[in-house]
Amino acid sequence: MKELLKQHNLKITNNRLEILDIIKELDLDATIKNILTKTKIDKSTVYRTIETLLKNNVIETSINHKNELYYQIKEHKHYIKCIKCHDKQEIDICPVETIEKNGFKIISHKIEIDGICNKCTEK
Amino acid sequence: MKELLKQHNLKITNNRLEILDIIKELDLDATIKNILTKTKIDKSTVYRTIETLLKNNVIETSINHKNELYYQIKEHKHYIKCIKCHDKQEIDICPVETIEKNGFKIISHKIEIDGICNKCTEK
DNA sequence: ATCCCTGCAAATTCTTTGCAAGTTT
DNA sequence: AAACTTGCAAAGAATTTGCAGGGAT
Repeated sequence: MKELLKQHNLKITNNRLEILDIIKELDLDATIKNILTKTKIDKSTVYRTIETLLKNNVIETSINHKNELYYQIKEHKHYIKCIKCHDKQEIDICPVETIEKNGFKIISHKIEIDGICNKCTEK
Repeated sequence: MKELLKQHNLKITNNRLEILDIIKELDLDATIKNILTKTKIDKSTVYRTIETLLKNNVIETSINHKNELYYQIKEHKHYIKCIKCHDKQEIDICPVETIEKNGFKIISHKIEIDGICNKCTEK
């Protein structure tokens, strides 16, 4: 996590490290509400930290199956997510290169797939 | 729009029709803030209507380039969006069928690509 | 006629802000 | 030492709720 902050020229503080850890741990449930519950850091600091991390592209926003906005550490990976067990599996292909057309410059992209994994189907 | 409500077994009311029209018209800018600005319908009604439309899968949430949550009418299409002129072009391919693995049952999926279109690049 | 929808006003919850003190580089 | 970060308290916004009346089927 320290590396992550260094890479983005951000000062390393305990609060930032803690918030990043919480986001990683909460995973699909890393909504602002849940993050605030998980820590004793002052809420104004939490809000300001998240804004800083967003602006510096350390984290990004996403939407979970309950239509809630949540945060995740930014990385170029795509997942399929099980809405029952909340398990996440990485997808090893990225179809985006195929999609470019008419000189459109791609700046960011995200693929979100929700469903039910085979374990939950069996139950 | 009436059809859309009927299909989901929702009562047809002027408020619902108006809110759906606004969401369609605002497109990428259909945040709750902007929707509230565009109408004289009471805000509590707007919130309750959106919740109903979400629960009944008439609309869904998405995130725009400013990390704001917005609503859109649900349909199976994918777009590339220009972050400068806000133009939206439909992508005619859907790579999702390719991605299934391990008996994972896909329930919903969304592909989001942001970038700069050729018109804005030329300027 | 029934059940759901709506506006209003008030309560509650969430988010932002200014400032002084504390940290990081 | 300079520039940024933090907690606190208070202000400001956004969202939810109860209720009585109105509307859709």
